[in-house]
Amino acid sequence: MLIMLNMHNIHYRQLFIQYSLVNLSETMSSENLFTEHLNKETIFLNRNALLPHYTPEHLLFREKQMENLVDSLAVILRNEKPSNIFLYGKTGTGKTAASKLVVEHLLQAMKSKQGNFASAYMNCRTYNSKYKVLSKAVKELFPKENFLGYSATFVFEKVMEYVNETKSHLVLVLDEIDMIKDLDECVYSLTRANDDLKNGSISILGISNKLNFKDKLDPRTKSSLCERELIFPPYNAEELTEILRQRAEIALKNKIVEDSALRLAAALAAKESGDARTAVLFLLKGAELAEKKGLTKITDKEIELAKKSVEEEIAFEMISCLPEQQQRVLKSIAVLAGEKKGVQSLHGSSREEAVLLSGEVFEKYQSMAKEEKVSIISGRWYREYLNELEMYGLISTIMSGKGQRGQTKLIKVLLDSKKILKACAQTADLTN
DNA sequence: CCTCCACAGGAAGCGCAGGAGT
DNA sequence: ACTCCTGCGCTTCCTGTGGAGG
Repeated sequence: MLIMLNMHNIHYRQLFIQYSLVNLSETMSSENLFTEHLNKETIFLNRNALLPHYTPEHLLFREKQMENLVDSLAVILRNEKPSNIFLYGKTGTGKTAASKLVVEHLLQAMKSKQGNFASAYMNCRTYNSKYKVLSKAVKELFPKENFLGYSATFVFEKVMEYVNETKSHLVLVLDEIDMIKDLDECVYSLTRANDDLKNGSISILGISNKLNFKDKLDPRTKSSLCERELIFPPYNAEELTEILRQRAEIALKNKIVEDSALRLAAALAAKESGDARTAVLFLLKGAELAEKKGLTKITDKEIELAKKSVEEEIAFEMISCLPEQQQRVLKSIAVLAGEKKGVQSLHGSSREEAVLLSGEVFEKYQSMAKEEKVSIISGRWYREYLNELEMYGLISTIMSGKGQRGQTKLIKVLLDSKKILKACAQTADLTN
């Protein structure tokens, strides 16, 4: 609440009286809570440029894809209907940024040409049905009116009416299009709509990071949705370095980040996924760490630390989303690993996390569940959970080799067992 | 070599919740 | 309001695997 308010326009004293029951007069007379931040020297020029939703004015290493997109949409300038386009690529490869940028440029071009062009961007994680997509579109077209609660047919007619009467070309940018439940139906009616339109057109720019999702579609949907396909490959380390350099120039004060640190952030991200978002996140976290410590340089060390904290955040997020029983399994692994580590360090051996046997973990899980008086999942399902935990990168498993009994899995925790326990405890607090 | 042990993971099926169709 | 369908989380049952031990 406090953050939302414009600090320049509000008298601090008033604000505190309004939001606090505590007598703050003493605090106020000595120092405002934000004083430190007001006078603080910052290393950022424009922190926004390092946030996930920032779209740079020039997208590096996507010239070919941009050109293709422009070519496909340029027919609108000649008052023709563009093909539907399907963009595919893993997360953080520039699909969304490229489409937003091209649409933005097209909007400007159409303005200068006095033509009518409309677009609606939506993430289908939220707008996950035909009705929701149409509602969003109609909201973009008639920002002042409210069509809440109208039937799907009515909303659809309204979109058609707008396109027809204003002779507009409407491009629907559907990000994460694979999330739409009735996609076949949705694509079919939007494509078919063009047959009934005398003027203007409706076309779809679909974005997805799952290539195989196309196989599940009706062949007709597939062919109309993928009239044109563009692939966004992951970035390599050099490309990511350049991207980071570009962002750093906008976001950070001159020369504050060391070149080796940039290259490290790029290399770490490239190794994992080739995801620009991750790389930029490493840089952002690194910068924040440096600022907190009052450093004048962002070095490799900050990037290393940033990576670690990002990973921990992700792990924490992941642990908190696990189903209750799976969390219990993970917890019992962590507990057991902790116990074993204690024994190992007594004998002066390695500080690494201990290797556990699948069977003993299951026993531990059972006894812990019994103590807490909660139901116990079967051994089969327990194994299924183990496999998932491995997939999430929380544990690693290998089949036992020599020295162990036959077919069994050897389990190793990949995170510090104490951190796992902490995360489990915190999510348990949240649910209670 | 055979059998047992301790587990892996596939197949089938069950109960339930929630959505779609009528 | 009601069925019907489907997907999910899970259990039960079963076959396969490979070292240990007789």
